[in-house]
Amino acid sequence: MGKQALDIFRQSLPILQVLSDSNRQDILLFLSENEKLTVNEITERSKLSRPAVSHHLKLLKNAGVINVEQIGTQRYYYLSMQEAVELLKKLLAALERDCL
Amino acid sequence: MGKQALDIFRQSLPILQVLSDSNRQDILLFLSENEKLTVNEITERSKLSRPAVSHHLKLLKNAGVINVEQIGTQRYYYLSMQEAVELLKKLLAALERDCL
DNA sequence: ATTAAATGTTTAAACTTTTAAACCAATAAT
DNA sequence: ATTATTGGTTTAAAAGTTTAAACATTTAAT
Repeated sequence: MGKQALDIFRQSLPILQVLSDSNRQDILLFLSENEKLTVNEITERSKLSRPAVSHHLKLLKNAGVINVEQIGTQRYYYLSMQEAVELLKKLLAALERDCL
Repeated sequence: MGKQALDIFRQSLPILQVLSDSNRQDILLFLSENEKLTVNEITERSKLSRPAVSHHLKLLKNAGVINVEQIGTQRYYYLSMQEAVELLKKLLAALERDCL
């Protein structure tokens, strides 16, 4: 592993962090099955309270794996995982190169 | 994302968790550069105390990304990331299929 | 303007993780 | 056998995370 690989590791940190929680994994699952969902729609499907869901959505948004679109009073959340997938691809390539 | 993808997500949890910490990333870096290292050798390179390093090594070992070989009083830690890389590959494939 | 609906924010409590200090166990060398 | 070296374990404190309750904000409809 070189400095280059370490950089990729560090860049991936926020995504790895955000993915390593089953509640957040569930939310991503819901969004992958539904295109766009509001906080309340996600809460219905989840075991968490609305504020907890809202909190996890914030984390997911900060990590760049979801995005929001406001329509009236409702906020529709949807996946935006292009960057995350790119990063994970790079990470995987680095791991295969240096760690096997 | 289907149930199948969720399973992969869940299986990856321990690896994602263990990778989403910069101290542990550092340890993996040291091991990728050095083949085999003792706790003390890792501690020299790290900013952590020896018990802290020992603790993180235990987590890494439980997640299956490293292994130990004892030679006399010394324990040599080394990478064993084949499984982790396989899992991450599957995860990535699921993400590309269902989340883009 | 008031009210209702949807959602975000703040705060406090519970829980988990991380760390270091002190201690213990095993091996090897004298 | 005694001692030194290596490394694991336990414990307690500190820091961080997660959750829910109460409160605040924003938009839409009457």
